[in-house]
Amino acid sequence: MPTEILHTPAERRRLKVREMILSAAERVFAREGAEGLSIRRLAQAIDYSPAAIYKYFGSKDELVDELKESFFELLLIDVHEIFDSAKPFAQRARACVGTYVEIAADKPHHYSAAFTGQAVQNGIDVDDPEFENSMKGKAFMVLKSMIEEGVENGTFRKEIDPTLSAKSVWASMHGLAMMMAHMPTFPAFKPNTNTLSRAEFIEFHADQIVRGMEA
Amino acid sequence: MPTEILHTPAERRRLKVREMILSAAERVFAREGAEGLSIRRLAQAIDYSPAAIYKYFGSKDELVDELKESFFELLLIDVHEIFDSAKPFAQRARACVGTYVEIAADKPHHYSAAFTGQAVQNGIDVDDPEFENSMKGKAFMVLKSMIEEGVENGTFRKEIDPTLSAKSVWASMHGLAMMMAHMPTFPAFKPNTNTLSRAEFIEFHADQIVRGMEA
DNA sequence: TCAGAAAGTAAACACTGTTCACTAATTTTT
DNA sequence: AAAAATTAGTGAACAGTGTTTACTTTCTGA
Repeated sequence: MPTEILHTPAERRRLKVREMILSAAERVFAREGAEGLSIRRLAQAIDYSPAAIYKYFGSKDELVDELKESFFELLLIDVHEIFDSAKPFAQRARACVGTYVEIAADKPHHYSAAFTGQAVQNGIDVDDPEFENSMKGKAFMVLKSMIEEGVENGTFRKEIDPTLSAKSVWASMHGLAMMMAHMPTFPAFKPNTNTLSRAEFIEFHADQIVRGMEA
Repeated sequence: MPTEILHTPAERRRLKVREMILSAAERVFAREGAEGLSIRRLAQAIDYSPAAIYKYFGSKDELVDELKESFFELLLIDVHEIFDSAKPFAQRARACVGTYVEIAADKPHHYSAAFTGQAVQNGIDVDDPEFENSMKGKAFMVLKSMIEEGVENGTFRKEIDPTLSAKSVWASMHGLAMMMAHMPTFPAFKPNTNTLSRAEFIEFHADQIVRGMEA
């Protein structure tokens, strides 16, 4: 899907300003999350008036939604890459889970917002034909395909329902991702406690999840 | 630990007002979460001025923290009850996980806030001697004890480290709890889709988690 | 009774997202 | 090229937020 061609200079300029807003917002959001990102601060950073931003985005929520979506898109690309790699299945499955959690832990505000925001709470619009192709829809399909493969090649128990298991596995991944996003010391509870590193713990967790499906 | 006796009428009155504030806050918070709970609205509901609330709570965050703590306390009591019941181990383990998630799904705002709030993000105060006795500390100990029991009675693999596994299991429970808290249709993605009920899915998820540790 | 403490408040401060009337710049049409 | 129409951008305001300060009223212990 190539970027659409913009004929007129006006359209190009408009998009440039839009991108400027988004990238300034991205910087603040990554550090301080949605609460820290204020329209006035953002406007000041890009040397525009606060009202100007509303010519490009309907609301702050809409702006933030776009940040979340592009984050999730990148996350999905990385996971998909591992999924499509030539490594042995058991390794690939664990790596997918690990990568998902690592990316989430790396941008805690993005990840957390993607699952906590207004749009999520209000449920998904049934009439939106884009749903099946949404980022989360796609992420889910990757997971499901992986489990199907595991069931077919006999790694996973044959009675497993891939759709059902995919949701359960996702929930488990999501849990660790959220814990790491919100607790800077996890998997330790207090700072300066000798425990596994984050990477080691993610590996352990991934292993635990995959074991739950193995024959 | 019995409720402390309050000798003077002044102290009793003060506590009464405090409780009034808390219970009014609880009602709003349960429905609309921390965002929906405003000091002015709260003050109006209990027929006091906004400033009055600051004679009882240092800040809105402190007030909300108290709501979260008492919620988590109740959650812990329920889980502990099942843990101490006389049912067979395999059943008990699954029921603990199930109860945890169900209570979380029942009060989504409480649960979510308990793991998303400011206090969590800033890490836990190492110098706070209460940490080990905090609600989360206790919840963790219950989980750990259960896994220890499972390892000892041979239900779980003998090489399992209870401390480590408890964290992993907690993450998995947490993930489902968060998904249900934030997505009204989960485990379905769209409304009106034929899938397992919430209760059925929780059971399935719990089973998946426990399987990951079984011998 | 009366001093001191505690309870309660009105008004302000410094923020927030958002809208509206308005000007200035830039296309589009004649 | 000039006029009309559209778009970009803005200052000021609105309605809301958490919180503080100075002040008054009420209560209470000596």
